[in-house]
Amino acid sequence: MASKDRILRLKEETRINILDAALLIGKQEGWQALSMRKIADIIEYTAPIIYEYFANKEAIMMELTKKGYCILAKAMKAAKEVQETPAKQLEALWITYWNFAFTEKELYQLMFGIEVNCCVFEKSIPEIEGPANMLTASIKEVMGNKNPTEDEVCKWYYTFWSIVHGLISINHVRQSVPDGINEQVLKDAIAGIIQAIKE
Amino acid sequence: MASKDRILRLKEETRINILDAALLIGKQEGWQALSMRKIADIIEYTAPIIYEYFANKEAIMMELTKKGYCILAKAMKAAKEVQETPAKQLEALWITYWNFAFTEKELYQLMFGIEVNCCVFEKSIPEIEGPANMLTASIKEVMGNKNPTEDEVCKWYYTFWSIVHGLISINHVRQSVPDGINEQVLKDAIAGIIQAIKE
DNA sequence: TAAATTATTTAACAGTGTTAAACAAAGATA
DNA sequence: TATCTTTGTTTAACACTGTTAAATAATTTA
Repeated sequence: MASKDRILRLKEETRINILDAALLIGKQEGWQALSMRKIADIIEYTAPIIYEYFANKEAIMMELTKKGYCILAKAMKAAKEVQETPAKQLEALWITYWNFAFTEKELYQLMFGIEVNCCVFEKSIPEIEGPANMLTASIKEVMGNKNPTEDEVCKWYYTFWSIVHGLISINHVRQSVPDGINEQVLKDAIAGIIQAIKE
Repeated sequence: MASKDRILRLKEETRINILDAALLIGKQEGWQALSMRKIADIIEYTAPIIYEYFANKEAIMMELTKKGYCILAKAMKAAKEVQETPAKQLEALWITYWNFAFTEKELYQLMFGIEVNCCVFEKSIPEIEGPANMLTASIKEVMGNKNPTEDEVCKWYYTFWSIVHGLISINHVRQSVPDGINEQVLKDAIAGIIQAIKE
């Protein structure tokens, strides 16, 4: 009875160990260096064991992608809560998004296919929608009394997303962005777009 | 004497064949599917021959990256020339950049590391600077009489680049951007930034 | 203790980038 | 023309990769 539980707990543990090992390799050597045998080495098993827990390598990366979306969503939620006005909240959300992209660089790369073949989102994993929903909701709030159409909100969402994600990508693939430019572009752009939204 | 030339011409031809084959595979199966043996198959040689022309697989991709920058620079130059005002020119440059990202999707992915491990730019290949220089020059022209600092021009360059590249990346890794949104975001953003630059 | 089940590993397949050695074809020299 | 040298090309190999089937070890059940 209880031993069943113990075994289940152990299985869950190795599942987590696999994910941790994969993330460790991604961080230390980059995603292109991730291999099933390297994961096996770290968790002190042989490679085929991993297939008891994940269908294939892709599934492991997919799971980490999901994890990334959860961490990001949590951080964004926390950041929004400490802000008073809708405009401040929207700004805080994007700043949090930005920070996540650098503190969790490897997860971000996995999530958005920077230098990595990011998983095909066949059935579009639900975790994606967390951050996206928070952002569109916050944009709607800022537009408040203006009764915006779905299309308008969508437009501003992609405008925000494009510039923030774009600047992040550029930083990730080249480290040559001049000092101070990042902050200037980011702050000015966010402020500028919020300004444009309001009027 | 003349046979030397003929042989040199043949060598140059296979060099081009290798690059063409690589690009073909990239287009048909994606860059992750590119392999030396597949290239060899297409050019009807065996794999080791390729190493007579390129140091390694990375070097082939690097060469295609350079090619991409040249094509882009040429297209941008042509687009600029047919426009009258500096503002129209700047807009045309970014529209051309945008179009290139879709007509030459695979080259663009190679150049900017979308879903691909793009080559490390150790000594920062000179071809990169073509498009970048044209864009900053055009921004300066638009700012014309305002005598902008280097930092200001740089800021606007990255603002433009971020949003255009960001929107492109999002489109490349997800095909889920709603209909019409792309055009709206792109046109409005470019117009908005040019407006902000001028005032 | 013996049988059945589960956990784990070994071996293998087909593929990868890359290199060294073997071989074949062409050119130069005598 | 016959030999030697150079060049072009292929074969074989190494150390990897993801993944699967078969063999083995460990554990649980009867």
